[in-house]
Amino acid sequence: MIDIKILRENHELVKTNAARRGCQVNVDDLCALDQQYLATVKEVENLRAERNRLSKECQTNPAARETVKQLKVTLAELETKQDELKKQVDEQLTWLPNFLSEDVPDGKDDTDNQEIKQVGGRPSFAFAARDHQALGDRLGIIDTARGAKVAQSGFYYWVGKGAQLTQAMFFWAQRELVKKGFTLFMSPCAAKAQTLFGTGYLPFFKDQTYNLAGEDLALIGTSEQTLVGYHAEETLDGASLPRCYTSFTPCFRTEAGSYGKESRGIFRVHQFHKVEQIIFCKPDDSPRCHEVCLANEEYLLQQLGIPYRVVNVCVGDMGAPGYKKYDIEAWYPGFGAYREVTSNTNLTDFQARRLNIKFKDADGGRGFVHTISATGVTDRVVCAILENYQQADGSVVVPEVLRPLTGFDVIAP
RNA sequence: GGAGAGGUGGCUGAGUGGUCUAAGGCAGCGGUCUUGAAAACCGCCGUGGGCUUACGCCCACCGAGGGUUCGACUCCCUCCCUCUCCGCCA
Repeated sequence: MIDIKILRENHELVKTNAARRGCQVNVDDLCALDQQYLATVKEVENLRAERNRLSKECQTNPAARETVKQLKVTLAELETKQDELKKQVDEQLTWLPNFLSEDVPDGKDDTDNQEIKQVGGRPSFAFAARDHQALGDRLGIIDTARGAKVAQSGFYYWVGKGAQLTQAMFFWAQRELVKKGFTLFMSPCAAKAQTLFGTGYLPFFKDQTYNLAGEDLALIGTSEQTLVGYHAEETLDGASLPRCYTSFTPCFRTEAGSYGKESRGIFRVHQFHKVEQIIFCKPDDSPRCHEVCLANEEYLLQQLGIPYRVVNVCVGDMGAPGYKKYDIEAWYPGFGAYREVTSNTNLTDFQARRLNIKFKDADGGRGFVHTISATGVTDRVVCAILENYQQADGSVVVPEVLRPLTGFDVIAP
């Protein structure tokens, strides 16, 4: 949610931004509607003031009661009108995208993202590299067939040493983030509509949500929803910022409409797992915190020995709540391509406004916090490990940092 | 799932249908006193919105939403949440 005051004071700015982000809301109409709303608010409040004044008078002058009764009829009509206008304004306001950082590149989709850097040497194999699906099949550590049998296509099992490797990586990543000052959470894996709305997943990604029948609950698409929602309706002590939170949860997405895209292997699935980074910070600190999260993502991949590149995500590839976003794409020798493994978004005050998360300083300074939402690692990183650490016979070497946790150095057929 | 109790400001805790944004206490902030500190005393001490050059004025908010009333923290209804006891249970 953007600040409606900006709409009132500088609606050209809002209009230009909405157009650039392909937003359908008619900003001019919205402004006119808002002006109408404000005018009604004034009328209503004046009438209320009159009503309150007369009500007090009733104690000494019972005749005023009749006047108030009549006044209340008019007031009720206006209040209905005000509510109706407010609803209409809010409905459109919720669809307005966040503002953009100046350095966000133009573009339609991920092919227009701007490469910032490449890090790590790509492995060269004296044999034809397999992709993670082929490796997983051969090693018996990824079972998509039984995932489909038990749940549905798009669900899968990590099996045996694959599961051990995966859990080792997730545990290790959480531990590294805790070392870097993050507080570890175990979070609910369901959240109510208000929480999804507040984090910007509703209404923008309604199609992606698994709703629980008969409940105001949905399976989380990411623990960003529950970690950011954690502080909804709260005012945080400014001195306690930035607050860095992490958690490990499954993430559920319907992936409606994305069949066929990146469908080989377990790249695009209905349930994956993620170690998340969330930061709540003061407004002027969010660009720095955004970089901190990127540095953490890079650190994790470097420690794991995965080559990657960082891209500055273009307008068309960024969700409406985002102000600036970095993706990291890992190198997948089996696919012969860089593919997205992490994403890191500065949401500025977009979520904080919707969830009403503020900060207050000792000197009285106050405002909405900024939030950063970034990946730590996901199952896709394990896929990258499989592809980058494969050997001629289809076995996979375990990255050194994970060996103390797996208890083995290699996964062999 | 069954039975009961309760939701008031940062915390605690009062509140007869009107003078209640709401006593008192604690914490916090400022001051007096003091070499300094403590204590004591004095004052300040909610959020959001609208209007105003400004002093300031107005509106809303006592879990949420309705209702009764000229007027609701107070009465009525619905819902949510918390706590206690019982049952079941990873």
